[in-house]
Amino acid sequence: MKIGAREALELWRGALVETVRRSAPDLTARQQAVLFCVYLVPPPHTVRGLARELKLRKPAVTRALDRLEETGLVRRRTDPEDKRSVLVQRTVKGSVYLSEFGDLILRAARAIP
Amino acid sequence: MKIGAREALELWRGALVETVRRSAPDLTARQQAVLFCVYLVPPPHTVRGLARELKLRKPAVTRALDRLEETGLVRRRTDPEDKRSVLVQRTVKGSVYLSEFGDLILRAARAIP
DNA sequence: ATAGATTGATACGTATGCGAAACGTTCTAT
DNA sequence: ATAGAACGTTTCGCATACGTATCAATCTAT
Repeated sequence: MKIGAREALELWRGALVETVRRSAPDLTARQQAVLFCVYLVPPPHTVRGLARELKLRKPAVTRALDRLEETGLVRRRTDPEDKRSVLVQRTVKGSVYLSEFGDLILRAARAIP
Repeated sequence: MKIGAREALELWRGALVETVRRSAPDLTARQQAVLFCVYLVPPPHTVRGLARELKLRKPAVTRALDRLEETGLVRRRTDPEDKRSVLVQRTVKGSVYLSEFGDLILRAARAIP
């Protein structure tokens, strides 16, 4: 990817402004980060795994998942192999959300000369 | 800028994860959007102007500015021409913040194959 | 069988953000 | 001089997120 610092910031701004304008489901940076990891990093995803990846405490991840599950963007399933563990899985709604977010970034990118 | 949907999302994830890891001053999407507008859109910036640009109410902008000013990322000055208006200005700290954020995005971009 | 470790969730007190309505100050028009 | 508009802020009640400490359930090792 060839891209300069100024372009990078413009890209970020464009996408950011658009999400704010739409007053999209207002996700925290944390919540968004968890969401993106679940969808863009190969599974399986557990609470402790996400916590390690994002350098967060487990309660923080649990709460982020509470919010994301409540919105239908991810799903929790107890791991049948180890009933202590929880597997965080993708949903159709979450896939749509991410896909639309991708388009949004692309539009922001195209708006850059 | 040539960039695909998958790359766009990977880019976003990379930068997002990095900010969460650093537990950077935890700014709302709104606060970030205001910050980016102040620095990447030509001045002058007023509360009403930012509100219009982001489709927000004025109190929402005021609160975002409260937080940003408190963190030293922007500065407020009464417009001498019209003492009702407030001019939102850049600061050194804010410039540094944005510059570092730009680098962060660039690193995320380079991490994409 | 049982003591310990591990996993994720919860409880608690605190901090921060939100939308709607009302506010004081300053400018404008008559 | 005065009524009204425009600007940004503040107040109110409410919702949500935070970090720390603690919890119940489950697995592991002896």
